[in-house]
Amino acid sequence: MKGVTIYEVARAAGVSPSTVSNLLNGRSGRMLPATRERVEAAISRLGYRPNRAAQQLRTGRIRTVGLVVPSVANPFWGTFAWHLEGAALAQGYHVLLCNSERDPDRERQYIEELFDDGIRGVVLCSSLPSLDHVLPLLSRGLALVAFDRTTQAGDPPPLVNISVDNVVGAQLATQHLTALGHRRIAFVSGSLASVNRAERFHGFQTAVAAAGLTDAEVTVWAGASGSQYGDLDAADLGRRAGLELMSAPEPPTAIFAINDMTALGVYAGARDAGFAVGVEVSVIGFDDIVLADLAAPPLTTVRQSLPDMAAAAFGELHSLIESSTPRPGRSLLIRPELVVRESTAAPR
Amino acid sequence: MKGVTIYEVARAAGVSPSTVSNLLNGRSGRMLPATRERVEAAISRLGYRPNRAAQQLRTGRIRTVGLVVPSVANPFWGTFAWHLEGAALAQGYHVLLCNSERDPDRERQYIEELFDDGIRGVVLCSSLPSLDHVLPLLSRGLALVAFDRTTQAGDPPPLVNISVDNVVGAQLATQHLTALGHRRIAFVSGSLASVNRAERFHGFQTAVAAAGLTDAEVTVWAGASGSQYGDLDAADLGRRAGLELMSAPEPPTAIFAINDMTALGVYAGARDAGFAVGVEVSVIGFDDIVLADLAAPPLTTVRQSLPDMAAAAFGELHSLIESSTPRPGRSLLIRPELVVRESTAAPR
DNA sequence: GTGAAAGCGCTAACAT
DNA sequence: ATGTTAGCGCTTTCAC
Repeated sequence: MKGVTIYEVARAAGVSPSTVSNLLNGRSGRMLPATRERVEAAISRLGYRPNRAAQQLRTGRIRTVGLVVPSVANPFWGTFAWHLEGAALAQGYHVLLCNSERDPDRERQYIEELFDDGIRGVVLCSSLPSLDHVLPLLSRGLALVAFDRTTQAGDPPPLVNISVDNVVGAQLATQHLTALGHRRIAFVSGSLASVNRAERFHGFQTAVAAAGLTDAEVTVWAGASGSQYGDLDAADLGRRAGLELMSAPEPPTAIFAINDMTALGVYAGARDAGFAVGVEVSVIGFDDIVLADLAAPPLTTVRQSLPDMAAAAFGELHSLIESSTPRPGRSLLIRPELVVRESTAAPR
Repeated sequence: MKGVTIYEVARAAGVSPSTVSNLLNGRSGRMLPATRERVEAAISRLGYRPNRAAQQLRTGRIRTVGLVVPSVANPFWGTFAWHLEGAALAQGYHVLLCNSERDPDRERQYIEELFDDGIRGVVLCSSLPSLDHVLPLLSRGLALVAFDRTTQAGDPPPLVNISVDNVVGAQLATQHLTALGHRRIAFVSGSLASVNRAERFHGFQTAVAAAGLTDAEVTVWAGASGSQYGDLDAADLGRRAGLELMSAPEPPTAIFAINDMTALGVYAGARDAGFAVGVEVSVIGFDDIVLADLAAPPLTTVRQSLPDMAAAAFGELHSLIESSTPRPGRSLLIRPELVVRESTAAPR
């Protein structure tokens, strides 16, 4: 029930604890090969494994990082978490998972608790405009990589932001629609209060203006005002939007959904209203989750490369943790890619 | 950069460290109200937060549990992880996330590392028939709840297993199909080597036999033998199965897929072969993931109540950790529920 | 009611 | 080349 300590190993090998510790910490050059072998033999014979709590208490280091996502129940975040965990594992790091439900209080509380746990590196997936709620921890030595969010003017200087280029992505999507000949276009989203959603909306607006569409031709469906939609409700919300939009006297011929889950909901809503997606109404999403290709019809969308982004996120965090010298903040914008499938076509 | 210690609080409050510790550990009854107030004031004034590593080293306790899932990128496991994290949080526990990719070596290695971290409670989502690879840790005091897997004869005695009742679920699904009048039925799965898949197959077989179907009427598509399918490939696999099955001279009129992701893949494969799902071929899944209801047509499936199962998993683990007295092992089988949607209909 | 002190397991000066 | 030792921050007996 109790673990083997370094002292027992030392005694079994006939050396001092420091020699064992030296070996364990890559300083085996300091001892005779024979000594080294004796210690190694003792370690494996006794099945010794270092106590991480003791190591952490002593050195202050811990090979665990925190990951705060809105909800892993959302396949997008699940996939991101999966890639991030893989990247962390490759460097011998573990990942502590936290679901914020996009609640700033919960975000802050979680990060504080991670800090209490001794964790000094966190990937925060938050699209909240302000990061003030985690500022105190930053000055206490927390390395933070913000994901899915571009740098804001009010951000603390040392912050690293990683995000897809939302503006370009939304423009790509919108241009695809206008190039197909669509003029009655709807934009569907929950609250636009998050940074990336605002950016996607901005990209949509510039592209729509560039195509010369009038305000009367463009509809913005941005959720029941005041209500709070979680990530899980994205599909429900899309469904409601799809139904409402397509039930109007002059329904849009194309719908740009803020993300794929919402787009899949729009599918259902449009069907509820009696419209065939990809034929009578075009739908485009954002993210390219696994299910986009499986949907009927396969969803045209804007792909974020999650493997690349997760690798970048952990890489930045890792170098932030390892190098003690403070670096200036930086913003990494990954270019998205339009993936044309069968949910978009020219209007009839 | 450095944290406030209990000594600084003690000095600021004019008391000894033990008094501060007593207060922190719910023994405030031992001191005068005035003392207590002074200490509390000092704590909040200094912003003191206990060092968890030191607490853990001293007490051996840690409020973190491990979660090993095949892959959080799979929405089913993502949703489970989400519910489990919520249940853990409600008791003040954190969750360390590990993706095993269904690799026994990786499972074992992860659990050993969790043990090194001081973690003494793990929810292991593994359908591997044998748990021998984690047996040594069990005798060293690890509390283990195995999820998605029923008790096997060779299991170590103290083990707690939680699973949906796969046999009943598969029978429910199959009976639904035969009651509709289907006789040419296919069963689609990757390798049948996991416990729960074997059970679902068993349920399918008994139901099929009870309905009086002949071997000639039943097709079993169980993946390319020898090949290893990960969770992410479930949809791809279903797609291949759907295409192959529906391209045969006498295609089945109904397909039972081992899980919803596979069923969604079957949708795509059947469409590739030119068949309309829900009309020309019925498809039924297992799990009831969020997307089941969103698919076109909405997927008829067997629902596992993930909220209930996650709550049960953490509850069992929690009581296993808290109570030092060993309990006998137990197996908890949660009854699934048939959810009839539009992907199944009478054969034409 | 409060405090002194030992020690959890480990690391890294600093001796030798 | 190897050993001695002083803590890291906390909890908890045991004294007072």
